[in-house]
Amino acid sequence: MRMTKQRQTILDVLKMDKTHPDAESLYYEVRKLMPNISLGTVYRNLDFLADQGLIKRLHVSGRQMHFDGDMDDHHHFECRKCGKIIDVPLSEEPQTLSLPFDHINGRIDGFSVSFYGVCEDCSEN
Amino acid sequence: MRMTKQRQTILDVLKMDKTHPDAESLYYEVRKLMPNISLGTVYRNLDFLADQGLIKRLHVSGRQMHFDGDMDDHHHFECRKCGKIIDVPLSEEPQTLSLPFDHINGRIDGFSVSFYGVCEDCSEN
DNA sequence: TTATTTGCAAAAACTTTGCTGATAA
DNA sequence: TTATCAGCAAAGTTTTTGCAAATAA
Repeated sequence: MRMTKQRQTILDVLKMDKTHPDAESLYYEVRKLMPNISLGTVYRNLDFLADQGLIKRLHVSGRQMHFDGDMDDHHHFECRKCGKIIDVPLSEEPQTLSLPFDHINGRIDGFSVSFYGVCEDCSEN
Repeated sequence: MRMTKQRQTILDVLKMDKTHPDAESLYYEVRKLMPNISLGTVYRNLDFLADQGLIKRLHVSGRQMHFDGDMDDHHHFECRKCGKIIDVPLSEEPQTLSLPFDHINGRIDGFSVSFYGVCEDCSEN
């Protein structure tokens, strides 16, 4: 794996960004540091970094794929009005979600929980 | 709300389909019953039916939006290899997922759990 | 040195939309 | 009767890709 300046910058910016951006939003952020980077490079590197397990793909409501640089185990809350994605840290208490795992014949290697609702900002309006 | 033949057929076919199809796959299924239906009509009706709460949108790994006609509360398992989506019924036991809900200032009106792994078919190969 | 990556632009993939004729209620 | 919907095709949006030049190791 070759760490180009572009790849490193994309990774750094995503890790500092807590908004779970899509490729285009991240592209605009990265361009502030590296004005000549192309959108294609951002797409290619997000794909590469996700395949390497350095970032996560997020499947949310809109058409676009979103990304998360925070690799700590956590979940998400998505606002139905503005689409904002907010981190939901795991509780200190043990996680106990009772589900009939045995009915899936295959191995489960991960899971994610998404909460939906209306965020504080949108509730006020 | 006007129940056209197209809308009814799309709804019926989706409710019988357990594969959680995207718009195009559903289009091919519906065309078997209604050869002149257009893809645009399928897109418009899936959108309409989801907005009416008669079907659910599913946000999964691929580029396309997927749909689920099963409105009973349940979760999903997604195969990392073939992308297949399998239903995970809720357990009979009480669901207890301990999370610090109070840190979200807004109202939560739903949540979904997605499991990831490799399905039985893909494990064998 | 050389396999990999980049920027650019074109293409592909997916979804939405404008318009006109059809139709459910 | 008439507001809503369908079919068609064109346009819009998001993502991928081919290629020649650049570059990390």
